[in-house]
Amino acid sequence: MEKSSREILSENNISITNPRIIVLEQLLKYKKPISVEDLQDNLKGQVATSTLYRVLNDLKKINVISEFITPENTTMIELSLHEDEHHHHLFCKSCGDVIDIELSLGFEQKLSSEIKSIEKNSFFIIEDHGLELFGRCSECRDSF
Amino acid sequence: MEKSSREILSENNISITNPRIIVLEQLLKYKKPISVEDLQDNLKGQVATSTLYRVLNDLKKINVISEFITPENTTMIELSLHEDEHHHHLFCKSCGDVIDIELSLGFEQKLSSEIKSIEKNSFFIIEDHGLELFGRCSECRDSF
DNA sequence: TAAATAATGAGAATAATTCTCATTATTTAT
DNA sequence: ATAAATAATGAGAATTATTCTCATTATTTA
Repeated sequence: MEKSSREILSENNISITNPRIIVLEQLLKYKKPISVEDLQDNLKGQVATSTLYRVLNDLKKINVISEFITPENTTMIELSLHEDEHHHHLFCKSCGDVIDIELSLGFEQKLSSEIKSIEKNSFFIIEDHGLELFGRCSECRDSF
Repeated sequence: MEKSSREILSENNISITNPRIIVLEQLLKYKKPISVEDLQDNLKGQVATSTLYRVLNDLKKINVISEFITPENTTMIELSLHEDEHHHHLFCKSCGDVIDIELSLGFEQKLSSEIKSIEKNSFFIIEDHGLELFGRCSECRDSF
């Protein structure tokens, strides 16, 4: 069962305000990564631009959303409610669509050991990773 | 032996100008990814800002450089002279340093087959990929 | 070497994001 | 339930990175 946006806010001890609820509801409804621009359009008249950015920063701070940037330099927002939801992104070069993907368990394990050997050679401590895939979605692959 | 910046420009049939040579020399000297900001600082007084951006776009068009964005949203530039130089990036979360890394041949092969299975499930055609690693460099790991 | 073409520099324009500050909403303590 | 204290909002100004404009200068072509 989905958490309500009010619950999400109160669990994180930040005050429950209209703009925060509206933004969260929109993200809960959308269910996939969305650009700030599209968010803004969808919420036009409901949340001021400065407030939208502030709310996004607030939600980032409490790890309720995460942000990433597409190859076309568009800032994307997505919910990250479930801590265990490790995933990656697949980008369509034509239409800019982004979808979440998961790697097989076996492959993630192989990746972990590859990373361990990179740690040794680079003298970095590696804490996180992300695989980005670039291609064309089913819509765009034909018209190409 | 390294190609000279003049050679690079003439091979690509674009005119040989001072700003283009200066930017290329700087990148050839620097040898690792550099932020546009640092480039700008290093070339202060030699290349106008608007020209710098134009030159970078020109060099991107002929595939002599490539561009990517760090988690902190900094635009980075790097030479990509050797077509075969497939590599990935390792970011330091503390100081923002970026280094190039290569994956073992065996692992790149495993990655390719993982990608094939993702292609099937997602109905995307996948043309390219990049692995991003995030951590702390040898300098920063201690002071943490 | 002259004419044609292309690139440059300076600063204006644009876009995305952050900041300021007076007003309004939310929370806390009674 | 209410008043006082705290925090968030909205509007627009400020900031930053990047692109655009256009008159001048350099490069290439013939």
